[in-house]
Amino acid sequence: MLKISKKADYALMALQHIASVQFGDVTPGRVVNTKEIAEEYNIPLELLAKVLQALAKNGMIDSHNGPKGGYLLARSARHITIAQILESIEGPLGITDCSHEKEGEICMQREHCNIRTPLLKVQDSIYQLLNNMTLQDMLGGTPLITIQSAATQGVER
Amino acid sequence: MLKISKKADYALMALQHIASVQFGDVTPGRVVNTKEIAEEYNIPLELLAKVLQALAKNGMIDSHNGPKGGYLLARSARHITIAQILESIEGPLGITDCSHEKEGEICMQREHCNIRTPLLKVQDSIYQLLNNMTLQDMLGGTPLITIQSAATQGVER
DNA sequence: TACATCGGAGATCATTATAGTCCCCGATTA
DNA sequence: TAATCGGGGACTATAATGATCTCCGATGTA
Repeated sequence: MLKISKKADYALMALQHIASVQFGDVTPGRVVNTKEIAEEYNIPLELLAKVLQALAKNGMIDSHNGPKGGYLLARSARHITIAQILESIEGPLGITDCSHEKEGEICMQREHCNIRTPLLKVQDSIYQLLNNMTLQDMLGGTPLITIQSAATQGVER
Repeated sequence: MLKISKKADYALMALQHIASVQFGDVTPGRVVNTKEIAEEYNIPLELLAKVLQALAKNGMIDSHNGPKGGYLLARSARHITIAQILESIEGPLGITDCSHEKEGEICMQREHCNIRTPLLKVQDSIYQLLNNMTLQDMLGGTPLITIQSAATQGVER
């Protein structure tokens, strides 16, 4: 349950790769193209292309056309949160259907629904968790500590 | 993203209803049948039946056959966690495909996967969140406080 | 003991979401 | 000016979900 899509997985892998290249010691600032990532991680090229396009549209990365083109992080890895990445691919977080009801949509259970409020609180907590962990946290060697502090911060807000 | 299924929604509504009847002031201890819940919350009867059967199989509720039959909580509402309920319906929590890899299943990205470890930490945090909130917490009037403490506890473990 | 009422369970179907593919375009740069 | 890149639309296959139908066995009660 609560599984994220393959596309979201690919997005995280790709961003992690781009970040590690861009801020690594070997070739800092190098532009990374789709093919390189697809081959490195065994991701279908054209599917990854869609994912990266979505990330670019949502301002996570900047794209560069033409030969030697590719992608760069749009901002520092510490200012890109996991929540932002996932939402770029899968849309807004919503553990229930009624999280984002549009005009005209009516929940059949709404009249006597007894779980809406508590579920929205759970959703908030999960969001804080994801929004307080950044791409930077996925790069380093102490992910556990980082996540723990993130979770705590999320709750204390 | 991270949406739970309608079935899981129904399960939460049904258990909340059963708990409130069983421990309420009006008819404490009364057995609740499927039809009653389905009509109260506009849930398709036969789908709800499946959900309740699954909950019974997983030890969340006890079933009673025959006329005047129905369901009762198998234990107190404070010992039934949201995680247990959701897992009864949707299976184990796993935000990534590789969370529960069985023999013979191989992740194509495993060899160079750079996100597995941090994602499993995120998953743990979410699990703690869900496992520290109980059905009891969904009944009362202070769900926010309960969830917050749950999140904090989950992290501190 | 007959019967209406309940849950248990399997098969089936429609709809939607996901994963992946194919093709063509425009931008860029060597 | 040609090869290399991203942008984007259409498309297909497969799986998951939501829902329905049918039949069975258990059980309380008239």
